[in-house]
Amino acid sequence: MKVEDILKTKATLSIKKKVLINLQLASAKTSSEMMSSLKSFDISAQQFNVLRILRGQEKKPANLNTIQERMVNKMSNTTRLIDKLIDKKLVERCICEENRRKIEVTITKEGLELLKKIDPEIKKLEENSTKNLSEIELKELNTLLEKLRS
Amino acid sequence: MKVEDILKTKATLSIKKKVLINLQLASAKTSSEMMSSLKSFDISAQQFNVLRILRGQEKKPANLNTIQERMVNKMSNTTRLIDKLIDKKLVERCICEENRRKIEVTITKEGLELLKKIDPEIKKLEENSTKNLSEIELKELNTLLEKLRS
DNA sequence: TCATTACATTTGTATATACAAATATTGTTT
DNA sequence: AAACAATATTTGTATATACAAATGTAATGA
Repeated sequence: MKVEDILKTKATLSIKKKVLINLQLASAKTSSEMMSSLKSFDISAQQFNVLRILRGQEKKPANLNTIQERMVNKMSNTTRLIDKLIDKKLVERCICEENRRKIEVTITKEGLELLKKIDPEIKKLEENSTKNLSEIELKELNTLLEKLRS
Repeated sequence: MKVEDILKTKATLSIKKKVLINLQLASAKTSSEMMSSLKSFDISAQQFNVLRILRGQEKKPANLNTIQERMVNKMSNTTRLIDKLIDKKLVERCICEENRRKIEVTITKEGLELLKKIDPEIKKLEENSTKNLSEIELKELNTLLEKLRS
């Protein structure tokens, strides 16, 4: 469906405007698919994102700053996000002894187990979200998106 | 900057995953540019979106359902969004006499004047957000994004 | 050492969003 | 007409997000 039909506008939109709107629409679609898929695991997309970052650390703890930097959708309040994950016993927090300003966050065994359960679902989701595009188209799209945000 | 460098991951990501992440990154970048530009007009992106929809109606009122359908980022609570715009005297609300369940929303003179002030800023923003892509690349990107969400 | 600055996180506040339940109005069926 | 379903909006609740101010800790210079 074309942007004009969604917005029900008679005006012809510039290609720049169309790209920016389509970007929002595509992003909203894929992220809401992600959200509804994660919902059955009782976890938000942001929380899932943090867990994956921590898994990538391989036992090494990460402090809040690092987590925030690496998040795809930088949210402005990592403290409260981590609080939620602690409530769910998916991560642990302790004060860094070398620099008591810093907080060290590590993923728990339960956190790793949850990720293991989620992984195949996410894989399915990724396949499904991109099913209309060929390998070549995906590469082309990736290049253009990188160019757009550079 | 490549996705891998942002996420600081050693693992090689599949092209599907990369596309989906880049989509989020690009969308977050452009929408946050939009937000910060609108901020000086004391209006949110969603509120701006509603005002544009109402302008497109050309005096004809729109009801809440219609507005919600046409919004780029469907938000789940149009009532409260309209409330904010009423507080700012940018739109007016009245009950539809033919069907008293419906609410008719129209943009005020102040609303139209604000849009007129914002328009050139948005134009500049659109130019800037897409400056790294040629006309051909924009068309290609638009096609791929439409395909992705179809 | 004391003041200043920088750094890292937390807290407060306002708004945004998702979702479910409640309310009000209209249309339909018996 | 009364009961019921359908439609349109509102309200409540929980969480998410943006941003500024506050707090606590460490490093630096006078």
